[in-house]
Amino acid sequence: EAYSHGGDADVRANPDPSTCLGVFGLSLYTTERDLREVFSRYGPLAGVNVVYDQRTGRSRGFAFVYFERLEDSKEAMERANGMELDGRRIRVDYSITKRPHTPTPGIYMGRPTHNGGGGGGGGSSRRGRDSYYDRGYDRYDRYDEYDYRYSRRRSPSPYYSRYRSRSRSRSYSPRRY
DNA sequence: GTTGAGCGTT
Repeated sequence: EAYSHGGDADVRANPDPSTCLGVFGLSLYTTERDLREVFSRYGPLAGVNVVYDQRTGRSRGFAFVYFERLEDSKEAMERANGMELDGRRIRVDYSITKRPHTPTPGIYMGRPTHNGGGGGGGGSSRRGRDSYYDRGYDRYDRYDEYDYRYSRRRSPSPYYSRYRSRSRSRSYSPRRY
């Protein structure tokens, strides 16, 4: 009964244990590699994802760390929370969200702007928050529920041509001395 | 090295 009604505030204060940890309060200069080094102490990782600002390309100061095993993520959560990293005291918690938001679904999700007339241009009927489509496709975050590690490509994606596997060249920046 | 708090659409 303690937190069963699923209110947002409760979920935030008390996220369920998960293999996905949110790491907050990072230095802008902490990289995914750094986080890997730290968090892989507690067990094998499935992924690390620093969130970058889309405009500036810089870190937004938080990240998500995916563990393979729940027991490891639990330990990491407890041991790494409050740890100092790159001069910052970081906060580690089970992530509320599991995955980045689903990109544009490809179909229009907004409310029909049907105003019966021709002038549909202005459209400034959006008061207050002007977040993405009024966050209209948050409903697609149900994808978050499923663990991508278990996903298999069941049908060949048109975006992956088997003839693409030639340019394997990674762009590792060579060290300059 | 532009803080703070911040749960993600490269």
